[in-house]
Amino acid sequence: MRSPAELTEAFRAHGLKVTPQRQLLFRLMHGNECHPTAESLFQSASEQMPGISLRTVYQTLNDLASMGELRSLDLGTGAVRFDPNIDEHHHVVCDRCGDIRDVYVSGSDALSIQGLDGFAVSNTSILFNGLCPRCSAVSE
Amino acid sequence: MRSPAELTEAFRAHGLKVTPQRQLLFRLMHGNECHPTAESLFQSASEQMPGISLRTVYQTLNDLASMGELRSLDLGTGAVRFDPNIDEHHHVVCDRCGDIRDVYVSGSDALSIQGLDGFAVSNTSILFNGLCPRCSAVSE
DNA sequence: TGCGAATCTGCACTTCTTGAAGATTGGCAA
DNA sequence: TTGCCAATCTTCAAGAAGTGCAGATTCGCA
Repeated sequence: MRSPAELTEAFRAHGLKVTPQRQLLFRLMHGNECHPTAESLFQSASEQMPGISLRTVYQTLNDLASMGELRSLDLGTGAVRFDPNIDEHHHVVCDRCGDIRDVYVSGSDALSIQGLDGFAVSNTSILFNGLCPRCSAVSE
Repeated sequence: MRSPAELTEAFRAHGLKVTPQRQLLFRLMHGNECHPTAESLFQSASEQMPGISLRTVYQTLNDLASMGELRSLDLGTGAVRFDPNIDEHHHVVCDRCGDIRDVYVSGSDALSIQGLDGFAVSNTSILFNGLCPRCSAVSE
């Protein structure tokens, strides 16, 4: 995702308005590595801007996602998560504490795949589930 | 997933009761390659057994899943899907018509993965998205 | 055949997300 | 700088998926 300043320009260039709510969300998402949900961003945003609406958070995040500035992820954790990292990457989820981290996978071209007959695949996502270092230490 | 007859035995052996509702669901799921949702199974089940409850469908499927007889899949299609195929496999989803097929991937041991530092991965799922042969033909 | 525990049904309720309507406001033109 | 209008924001209701609960029913063993 681009910087708040760049997004401001980009929004104006597209005829979209730059509101304080949007700017706040630009800032909250930029460089954010927590894979937040709309709800958790709403919490953070509310601290800095009491009265901001959850609806606005959803709306802005969806707008950013459809502009390709961030990715929305369904990692099976109940709520959609938003990721400003739009590089080709995947995710690992801790099944105990819910922690999520970015994972980079290479060599996937060498995979041998059966059953894709005729499907035109446009996207591949790999999801790892398990226990994070902290949780796997505790569970021993 | 085992056959209805085998499941009947297995349920009794575990002290679980074998009801007509459960037997119907055993039959509907056995060999089912459609990756149905609870709702769609409920539709099918209702035809053969009017009055069966959606709650029972959810319950039975969840029971089967926790017994390891089938897998429940979150493929990002809105509702959880149930798959009697418990072999190691993955899925491809048509983004237009929603069709889902099983995909077998080999060679994934050769993947080079970065960022998994310390995570104890217990499950890996690969999801392919794209267009099925029929839909990609139409869209041309 | 009878009993008790397991199961089924029906319904309310939670969570996540979106739709709609009216109030507000950003940003361009004058 | 002022004003206007479309874009945006807030609020509220509603939809979809799934689960908890309570009372009625029924399976399966004795």
